[in-house]
Amino acid sequence: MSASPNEHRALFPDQGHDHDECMEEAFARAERVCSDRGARLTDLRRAVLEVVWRNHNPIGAYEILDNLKEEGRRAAPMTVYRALDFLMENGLVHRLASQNAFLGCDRPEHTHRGQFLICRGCGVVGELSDDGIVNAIRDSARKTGFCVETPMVEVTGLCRQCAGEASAHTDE
Amino acid sequence: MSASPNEHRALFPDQGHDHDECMEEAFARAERVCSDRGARLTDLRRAVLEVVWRNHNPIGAYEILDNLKEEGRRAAPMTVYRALDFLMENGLVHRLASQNAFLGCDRPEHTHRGQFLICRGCGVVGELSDDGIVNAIRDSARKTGFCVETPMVEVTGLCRQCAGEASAHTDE
DNA sequence: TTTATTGTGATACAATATATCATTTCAAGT
DNA sequence: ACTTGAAATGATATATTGTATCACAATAAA
Repeated sequence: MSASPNEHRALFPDQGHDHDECMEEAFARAERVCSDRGARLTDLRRAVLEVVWRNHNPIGAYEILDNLKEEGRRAAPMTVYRALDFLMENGLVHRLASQNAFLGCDRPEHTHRGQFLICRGCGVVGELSDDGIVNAIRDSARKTGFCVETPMVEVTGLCRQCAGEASAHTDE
Repeated sequence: MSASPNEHRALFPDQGHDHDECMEEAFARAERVCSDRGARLTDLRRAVLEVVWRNHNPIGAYEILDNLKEEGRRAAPMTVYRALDFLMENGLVHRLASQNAFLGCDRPEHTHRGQFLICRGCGVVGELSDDGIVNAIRDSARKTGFCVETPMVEVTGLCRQCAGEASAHTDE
């Protein structure tokens, strides 16, 4: 047995990873979650989810729309937004407010927002689910009497690979 | 001497506070910061800043535009966005990505993003500047090799007053 | 099979933000 | 004061993102 399924989820997706496996797992989770909840993962919704999951970069609604059209589907913006709403309600997709864009989610089981690491080099986004961060926010907010409900954390910076390339340039 | 000037900044702005004082201080800071930097706080920019600072609720660019028009100014969206760009560059205003809206900033001196507490009851926003939160984010990100540059934290929930009213209802 | 619910197609529109070029204002130097 | 170059503003057009709404189709339940 290699790394546990939970372990790799804590890691930022690296360029060399087997993305076909990512997608397969994503769809397996999606099917399971929806059937558990009696939610209907229709053709259209599956198609949108597939587009979103093609990589680990967030994608805009209108870009998704273009992809659907290229596949020969007739579609209007509403079509996409409705599908995305469904996918978000079921935890299969997140929306990044800082980018007005959408991203597949690793763990649709428990519907809680993660914390997003957005690489400004390659555009890839990793998702954390760190109680330490959430607790730090809750504690700090509490001091002002504020009761936290949904903490949104979207961090830009450089992933390991992009940071490595950057420093490699400055080093030589 | 009552509470230090720095102390109240850590508190969520309460409904009863003297907002005239808030605005006066905000403008004093703005003038000082700009003159220190040789940045020109023009009429227009002052007008936009004034609109933004009328309360502690974030305000949209087009709402600002309407306010300017009501004051008899000729203005187009660009006008507002340019003024906002200037104000943001100089740390006088923040943009809340989760709301597409803008908010006056307490401490323009050091240009770093704070953490925002957005009350879904009254719409008021408080700004934290908590290293604990930032460190928690940095530490957690570092484990994936990610190097944090700009951590964006926007939290929705209920401020003390709104939470109090809510529980008062359920209590009686 | 009928009926109620849910999902989709299609059109129009609202809200937010940017590109670009022309004109004005301002400050610095002469 | 005059010139000049840079910065700021005016003005128009357009891009991008997101909703409202009505008609119709598919599905599930009765």
